[in-house]
Amino acid sequence: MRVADVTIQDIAREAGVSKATVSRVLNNPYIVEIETRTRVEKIIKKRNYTPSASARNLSKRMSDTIGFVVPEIDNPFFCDILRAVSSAIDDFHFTLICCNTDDDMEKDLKALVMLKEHRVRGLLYTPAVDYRTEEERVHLVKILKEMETPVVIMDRHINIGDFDGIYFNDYQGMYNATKALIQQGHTKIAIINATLDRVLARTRRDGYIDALRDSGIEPEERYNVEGDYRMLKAYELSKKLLALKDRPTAVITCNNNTTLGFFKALRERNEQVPRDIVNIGLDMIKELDVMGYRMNFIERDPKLMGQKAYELLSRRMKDNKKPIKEVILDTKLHLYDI
Amino acid sequence: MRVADVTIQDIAREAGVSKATVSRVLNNPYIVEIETRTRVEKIIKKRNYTPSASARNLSKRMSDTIGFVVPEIDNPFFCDILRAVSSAIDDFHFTLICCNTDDDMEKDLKALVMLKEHRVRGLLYTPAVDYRTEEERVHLVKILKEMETPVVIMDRHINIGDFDGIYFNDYQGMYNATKALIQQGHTKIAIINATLDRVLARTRRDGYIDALRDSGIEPEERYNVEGDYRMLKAYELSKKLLALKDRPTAVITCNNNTTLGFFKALRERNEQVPRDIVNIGLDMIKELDVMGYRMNFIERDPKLMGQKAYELLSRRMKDNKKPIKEVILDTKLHLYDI
DNA sequence: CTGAAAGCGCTTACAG
DNA sequence: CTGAAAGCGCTTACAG
Repeated sequence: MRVADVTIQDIAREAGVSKATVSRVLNNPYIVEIETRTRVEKIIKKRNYTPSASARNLSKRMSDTIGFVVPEIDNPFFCDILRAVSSAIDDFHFTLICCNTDDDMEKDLKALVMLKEHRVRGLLYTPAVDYRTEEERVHLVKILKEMETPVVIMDRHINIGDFDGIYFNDYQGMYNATKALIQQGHTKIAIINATLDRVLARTRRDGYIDALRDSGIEPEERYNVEGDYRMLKAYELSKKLLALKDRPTAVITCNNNTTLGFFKALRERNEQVPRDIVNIGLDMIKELDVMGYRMNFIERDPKLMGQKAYELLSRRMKDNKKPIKEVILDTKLHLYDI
Repeated sequence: MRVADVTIQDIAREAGVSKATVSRVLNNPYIVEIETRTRVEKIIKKRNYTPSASARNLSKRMSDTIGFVVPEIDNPFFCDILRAVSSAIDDFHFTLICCNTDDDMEKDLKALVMLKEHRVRGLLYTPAVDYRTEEERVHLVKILKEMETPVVIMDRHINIGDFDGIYFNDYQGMYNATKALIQQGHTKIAIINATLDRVLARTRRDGYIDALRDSGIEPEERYNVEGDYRMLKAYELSKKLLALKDRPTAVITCNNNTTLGFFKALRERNEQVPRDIVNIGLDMIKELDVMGYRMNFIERDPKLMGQKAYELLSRRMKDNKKPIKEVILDTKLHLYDI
């Protein structure tokens, strides 16, 4: 394939030293005599020698790659996480392998196997699905354990135990948002969520329901709708919700795309927030904020999540004995008009 | 490091065959006798053996990775490209190494060196900067050539020749947009661009200026402003532009973030498009579209770019002798109210 | 159809 | 401070 990769052997020969010495110049220059070292370095530069990562990794029994697995790489939420992780790995000290799983279990597992083949040094992982059956969970944990590498679970707490993780406090966010609406006199509050096979959907619903009950309001089934966190589905659900006879006066939307779907449905009816109905969305939508669209939202900071995720991973890479650590990031409620 | 990776040797021993046979079962199962094959396969499964990518790559003198280098991974434009590339690589057939360079030459070069170490099988590359000096260009081309791997340049045509590439027809897009404004009677048309050390800024300016001149309008210096394609800078430039005594009646904004910066400045003045001033932006802004904000824009389809980029790469991986191919994707003008 | 052996390009004890 | 040698975990002609 490659015509003429220059190898460590070539450099050694040309410099009149052994491969071991060239290797030392590369990895541990100060143990090599200055004169030898500079001679070798000059030849490395001249021949434009670039060591082979495969050979190095194989020989060191240690890879230089980190796996990054997310379900939706083109969602600004995950983009921002990716960006923060990229920045945290300064100078390409590690190599980032990026996998998109489309919320698909099969792709998720394939990605993990691929990363296992690469013997990744660490894994930043947002599970594509919840792995709810016992069999699925056992299988997943087995794969993760067998990777024998630090793992940090991001955003979706699927309760497989024994792994570091970083999450937002979605429960509290939803609880506070719902409470705030109630305090403003709303009693008919809807939630556009996702189906409850997703842990985040369950958590968010719990926060919502608990807040209602704590205020003596019994949650109503028809105000509790479940999509898939994508815009199209949220849009369709919103249309139905808005067409109810006894419709809600406030709607909580459970992620950025859901909020957009809701707004789209609203617009088609020539209605507006907060004039015709009140909304609190989960996640800021930067573009709308810039436009002066003062939406109410529960803020989660994905860049912070990316940064902290990498910190957790580093910590674990340094010391595998430390106790499991789960970081819960607070959300913040931004209210303009409810 | 790793406690007990099971290797091909372990499988071979347990199956009572040679490593070569296990290797064949893995790579070329049908040349192995059915009985042997199934026995080996069973043990592979039982021991959960996962071959080492480093060892495989080293031995095959061929990597299974593809490099992806972009300047701004958290810009929806590049996110969409990444997503499309991910999808095009079906089933993780290749492993995607992802690098963000922040429009920084140093990071760009470091990324390339890192990818060279990994002996990537192909490279999808949007240069961080233009590499304008002869010295820089020679250096860059040297690095790219020495990677000895198919390269597809994306989006930024920096004229280093000899590489496949995929670009949008930004010139035509700008030309058409400017012409459309002129046809509506606008003569004072501004452009918020980036500094001309960027090829895309030059291309876009050319389209704009040529359209003006073709209509007998002499471009005015003060209507031609240059930022960095980020929102903050665009916002500041927009404020100045809008405050001019003899200000333009139409403004072309040269990427998504620039458009947002312009809108922000406009909003602060309590002005609106198209009532107070007309705008045509480059790139759709999905969130605004959903909100029914009928902005005028020059559409570029980043998903298409990602998909085609990967097609070009595949083509080149299959046959290194084919002539250089540059694909220019058309843009499409969407006008609602100018 | 299968195995023994060489080789991929490195690193790292070990010995000097 | 340096080199010879073994080894990392695979693949692949070669021979049978």
